[in-house]
Amino acid sequence: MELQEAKLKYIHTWGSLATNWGINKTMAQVHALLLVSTKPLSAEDIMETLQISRGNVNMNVRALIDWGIVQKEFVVGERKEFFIAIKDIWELFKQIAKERKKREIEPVIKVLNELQDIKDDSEEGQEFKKVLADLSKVTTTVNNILEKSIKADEHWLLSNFTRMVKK
Amino acid sequence: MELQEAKLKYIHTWGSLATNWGINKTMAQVHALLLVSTKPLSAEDIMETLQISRGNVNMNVRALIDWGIVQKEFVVGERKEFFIAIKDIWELFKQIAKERKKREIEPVIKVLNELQDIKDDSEEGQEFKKVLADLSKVTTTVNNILEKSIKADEHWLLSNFTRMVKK
DNA sequence: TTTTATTTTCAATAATTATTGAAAGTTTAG
DNA sequence: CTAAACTTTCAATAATTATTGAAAATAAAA
Repeated sequence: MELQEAKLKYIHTWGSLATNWGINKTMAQVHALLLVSTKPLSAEDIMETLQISRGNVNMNVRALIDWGIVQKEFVVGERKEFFIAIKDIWELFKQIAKERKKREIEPVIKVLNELQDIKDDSEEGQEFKKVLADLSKVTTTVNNILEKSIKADEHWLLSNFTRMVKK
Repeated sequence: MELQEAKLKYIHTWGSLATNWGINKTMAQVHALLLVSTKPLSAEDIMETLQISRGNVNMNVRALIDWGIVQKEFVVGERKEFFIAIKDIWELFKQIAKERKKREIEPVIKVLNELQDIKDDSEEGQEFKKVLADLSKVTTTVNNILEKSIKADEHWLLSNFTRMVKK
């Protein structure tokens, strides 16, 4: 396979996969493009390669910066902004874990806690509380694992997981 | 808080949280409803409680059955079908992990493998291959962890993770 | 300062995804 | 078998989400 062909295939496949798990297709493509680019890209570069509008580029680049996985880069002699993606995949993984924890897990824990204080000792009430408590337990465990992963360095975590997985 | 009020709050909050991470709101609500119900529910019951159409109930219940987290239940003296959700939250977690692994992780691994065989030894080619290899490594690790979780029993996994997290 | 380059915003529109509801299909009872 | 009870399908429609593009805002250059 040709290099450029492979890169484009990667970018487009990434986009369609993303839609399967609730991530905006274009956002995923912009990220993939920056990830495999050897140099910082301007809004124009992205518009051209992905055939999308300026507004769309702006929106999605901002979102990626919000996620902490893309940064602005200053290029000497150029007035406009350029962007680069974090290239360290371990950092990328941790950053995504951090954001998903914040956006997906923590709100769940918050709601479960709010619901805990029901004054109902009927059998039905007991059962409901049991479900909530069990949900809390699993969610908190997942949250702790993510928390630990975010703080760990690659070697520690990989060897830890690898050991666990091999047992 | 009243029990019924708490249940409804749980059902509706679950639905809105779900939309934040790419899951159909109604599907999440149907699941939440079945999860906190003390008895099997019919399509009518679900239609009434969630105020949605028969077709919608059918679609979403089928999807939940596909995910392996809801089952049909036969009720004596009744002709129509009833449904129950898996109440064991650990089983629920494993089932979701299993499906997400299949739907989200495995396709990524497949694509990354397909892209590996690029015949390009330029610096740019090397860099691209490095990115792909790193993505593969992290994805495979996540996949292995999910695989192990799915096969493990609750006690083994929780204590393992807890130990890891405490270190 | 004014002009020019560039980024941001956001109303209008397009594209996608979810929902309805009635017709077709299926199963069970009589 | 036929009728009644129930489930499934799917075209039409509604709701949601993404995208455009041009105007407004901002920043740098002249």
